[in-house]
Amino acid sequence: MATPQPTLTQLRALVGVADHRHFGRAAAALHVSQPTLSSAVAALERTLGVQLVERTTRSVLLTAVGEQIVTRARGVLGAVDDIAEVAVRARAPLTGDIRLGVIPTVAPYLLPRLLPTLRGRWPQARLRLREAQTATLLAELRGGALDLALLALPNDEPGITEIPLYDEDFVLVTPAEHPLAGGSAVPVAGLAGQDVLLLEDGHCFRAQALDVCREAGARERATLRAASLSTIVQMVAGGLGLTLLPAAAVGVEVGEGRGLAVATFRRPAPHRRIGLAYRATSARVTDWGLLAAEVRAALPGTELDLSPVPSV
Amino acid sequence: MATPQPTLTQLRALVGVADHRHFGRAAAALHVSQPTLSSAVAALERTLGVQLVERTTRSVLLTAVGEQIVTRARGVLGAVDDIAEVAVRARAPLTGDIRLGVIPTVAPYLLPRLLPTLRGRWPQARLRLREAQTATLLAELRGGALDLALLALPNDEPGITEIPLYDEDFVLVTPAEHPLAGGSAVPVAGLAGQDVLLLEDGHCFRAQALDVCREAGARERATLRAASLSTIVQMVAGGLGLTLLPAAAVGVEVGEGRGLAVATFRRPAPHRRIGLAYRATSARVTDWGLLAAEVRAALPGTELDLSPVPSV
DNA sequence: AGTAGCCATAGATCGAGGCTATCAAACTTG
DNA sequence: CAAGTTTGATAGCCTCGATCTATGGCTACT
Repeated sequence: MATPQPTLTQLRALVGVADHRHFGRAAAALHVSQPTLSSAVAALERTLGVQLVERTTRSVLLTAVGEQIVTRARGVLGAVDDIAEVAVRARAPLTGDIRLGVIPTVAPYLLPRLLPTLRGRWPQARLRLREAQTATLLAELRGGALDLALLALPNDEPGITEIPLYDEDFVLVTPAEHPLAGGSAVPVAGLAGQDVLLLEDGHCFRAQALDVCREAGARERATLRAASLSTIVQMVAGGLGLTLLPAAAVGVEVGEGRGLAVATFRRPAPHRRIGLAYRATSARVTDWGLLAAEVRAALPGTELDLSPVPSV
Repeated sequence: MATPQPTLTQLRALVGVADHRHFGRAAAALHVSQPTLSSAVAALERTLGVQLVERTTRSVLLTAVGEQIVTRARGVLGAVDDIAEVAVRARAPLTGDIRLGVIPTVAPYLLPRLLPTLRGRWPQARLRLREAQTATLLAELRGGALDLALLALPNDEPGITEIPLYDEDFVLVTPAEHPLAGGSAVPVAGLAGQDVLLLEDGHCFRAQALDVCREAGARERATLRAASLSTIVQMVAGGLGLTLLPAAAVGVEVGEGRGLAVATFRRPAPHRRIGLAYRATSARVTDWGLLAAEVRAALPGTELDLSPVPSV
C-alpha cells in the first residue's frame, strides 16, 4: 500500500500541459519554471504508475489514460475553486451580480414588490433580470448564463434544485355581466361549456390553465391565443370570453370600472406552486436561501390567495 | 489576490474532524498527531477567511459554511481517489470483479457465447452475474451494487452512460400450420387480429412487443402472460397463439421438430437496440469499452438478424 | 553539420507540514 | 471546592519535498 496520493499541484501541472500541449508555455501560464512542471508531471506518473503524456521533442500528446485523468483532474480543480468561492460568498452574503430569470406570468406581479425590499435590505446585491419562458430559463440556468430562476414547480430537472416559495390559487376573470361574475367557491365544473381565453404556446401557465379547462369541459378559444395576461384580460373586457389568472396578477390586471369581475374557485382551488431553481452545484446556496426569504417577505398580503410555503 | 488555495491535506483534516467531531480521534484516524490536525484545520480557515468549526473543549460543531464545504471537500477527495483508481485499472485492464446485470430476455442467449470468449481472452476478469429487469438493474447500477448493465437502449437516465452494442430484429414464432408460418418479409400489419402471447409486466421486451401489436392491431392474450420466453414458446407450440421473439432467442428457443415456424418481418423490421450502461463517473470506462468489444465479438453470425453497432 | 527548440536531469535552497512538549480552559469528582 | 482529566491550541524544532538555476541530450529543420 502506502501509495502516495496525487497532489493538487501535480493535477494542475497535468491539466496545464494538457491545455497547452507544451511544457514551456504551460509552465509560464502556471507561473513556475519548466523543470518544476516537468518533475511535477513525472511525479504524478510515478505515483499513479501509468504514463499520462507522450513526449517527443516535437510534440506533447496525452495517452488514453491521460485524457481520462485530465478530465477528472479538471473536475477536482474546479471543485476546489468552488470551495474557495463558497467561502468568499459566505463572508459577504448576497452581494454582487445575481442573474435571475423570471417567467412572464410572475415577473410583472412579483418584481415590483421584490425589488424595493431587496434594495433596502441587501443594497450590495445587483439583480440582473431576464424574462423568459420556463424551457429557456432552465436551459440558461444549466448552461451557467443564469444563477437563479423564478418559475413554477416542480420541474424535476436533474442537477437542478428547487426552493418552494408560495402557492398561488387560480381565479376566474369574467365580464361584469357574466353569469359566473364575482362568484366565490365556484366549482371547477362550473366552467363547462365556457369560452376560455389562454396564453400562446410555451407558457407553463397556459398548460396549467388548459388542464383545468379539460377537467371542467370548457373550450379554449384557440384562434385568440395571446402573448400576455394583460392582452387576455383586455380581450375578456371586450366580451370575447373569460379567462383564468394566477392570484398575484389580479391586482395589476383587473382594475376598477373596466367592466370586469373576479370569481374564486371552491377550495381546494386549482393553483400553482412558484419557487426558485438553481444548479445543485451552485456555490451560493446560502445566498439563495436568503433571497428566498426576501421573496416570501415581498408577497402581497392575504387579500389574495397566496400562501407562502414554510421554509424547511 | 495571491490567496493560497486549500490543500488536499487540509480538506482531509476538515473531513476527518467532521466525521469524528473530535480532534484527537480524527487525528488518530488520519495517522497524524493532534496538533498537526489542529493546525491544518486552522490553516484552512485562515486561507478561506471563514470559521468552519466551532470548538469548545466539550464539543466540536461545524458552522453552516463548514457543512457546505465539508460536502464539497468529500466530493473532491472522492474524485482524487477515483483518479488513483482509474490509473490502477489502466495498469491492469479488465481484471477483478465485474458486477454485470443482464435483462432476462438477453441473458440466456448471449451469455453462453460471451462467457467462454471472455474467459479465453481476459482470464483475470471475474464476472459476477445478476439477472433482473431493467428498472432493478438501473437502480442497482445507480446505487453502486452493479458496475455494468446489459439491457435495451435507450434509457435516458441522467448520470448513466450507454454503449450501443447491437440491433436485434424481432421475429414471429407461430405453430407450423399457422397461415403466417415461415413467412419472410411479413408486414407488421399482417399481425392484425392475431392472438399474441407476451411476457408479464416489467419486462422491457413486453413493452416493445406490445407497441408492435398495437400498431398492427393485434390482441394480447392477457390471461396468459408468461414469466419467460421459454414458457411463451411452449405455449405457442401448444397452439395458444403466436409470439414475437428477439432474433437472438430463436436459436435456443425454437428447436426442430416441435411444430414451430419462424417468420421474419419486412424490413425495416421492428427491433431493439441492446447495449451496456454504466455510471458516467465510473473509473473503468476503458474496461467497459474493451468488454463491449468482446460482446460484439461474441454475437452469433449472420444467420440471425443481428447487426453490431460500429464502435465510435 | 550546425542550430534552434524543447524536455529531462542535477544540485542547491527554502518553506510547508510534521512531531514532541507544554499550556489553557472546562467539565468531573472525591 | 480543589485536584484531576479531558481536549484543543501554541511553541519550537526538524525533515522532506517543491521549487529554482544551470546544464545536458535529443530531434527536426536549414
